[in-house]
Amino acid sequence: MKISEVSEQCGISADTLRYYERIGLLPPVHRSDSGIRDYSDLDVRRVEFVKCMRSAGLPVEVLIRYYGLVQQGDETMEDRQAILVEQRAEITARMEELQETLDLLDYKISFYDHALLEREKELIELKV
Amino acid sequence: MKISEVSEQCGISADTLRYYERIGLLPPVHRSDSGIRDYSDLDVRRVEFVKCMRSAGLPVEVLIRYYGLVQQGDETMEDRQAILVEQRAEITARMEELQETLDLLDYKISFYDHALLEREKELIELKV
DNA sequence: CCTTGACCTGGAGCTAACTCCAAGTGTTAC
DNA sequence: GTAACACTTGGAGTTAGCTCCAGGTCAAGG
Repeated sequence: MKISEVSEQCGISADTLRYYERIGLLPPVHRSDSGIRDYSDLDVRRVEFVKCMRSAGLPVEVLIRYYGLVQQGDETMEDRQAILVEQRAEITARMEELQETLDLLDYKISFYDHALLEREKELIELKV
Repeated sequence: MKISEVSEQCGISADTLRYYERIGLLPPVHRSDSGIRDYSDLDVRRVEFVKCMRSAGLPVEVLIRYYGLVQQGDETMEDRQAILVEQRAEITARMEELQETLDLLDYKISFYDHALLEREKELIELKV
């Protein structure tokens, strides 16, 4: 699978895919004789996982660390799980933060609903 | 209220408070004769609102636009509400994204639970 | 009076994560 | 064969949002 296809399928720019490889977030992808990248299914699945994690804001650096451990074999499973558990906690904390902001926004929005209604009433009275 | 007190109370660095004022996210704060900032209660409430919105990732630029409208008076209430409604939507979208990642993480974590259990079993069998 | 410490300013520097570019090579369609 | 296009590289540039710094002023305590 060529880089443009992976890019298309995963919704990640080719530049970003190459960038990920450069910094070690993706492994060195297999190349054709002329040096063109040929992504395996496994590569693509990894890209998709990375995409999901990045969409939630997991730092690139954490993902690199995670895949570093994967590479080291089964003895690192506990460490890997610990990373995921920690990141899970980050996400739930983040969601709580978002929920607080959501609540405040809802409060403000309803305030505007009310104020706008009052304004309308006034306008109607002026007409009558 | 001095900048250090506001900083302490709101959990925002003095540098950031000055930065917010510079870019117009906070209004020019009243100063003492010698030029030292003296935040009013209203200022502090605004800082707290900004802090909450920023914690959910609302762009500074949007907040500046919002307060620009506030300044223009009551005729801008609908526009202001529209901004809040739009940002609310951004937040719920963001939460859904986080939820998806959370689900995937939970799946992965449970996979590790399983794999680690298997490993333990093997180790016990080796001993017996 | 002198020192200490909080405050001020404008501007530079930093971080993460891309994103873009120029210049070169290879491939494909006609 | 040649035009158009995809791919390559290393490196520079971009963005948001701070964060830090040097150099200066000012107020209060001893």
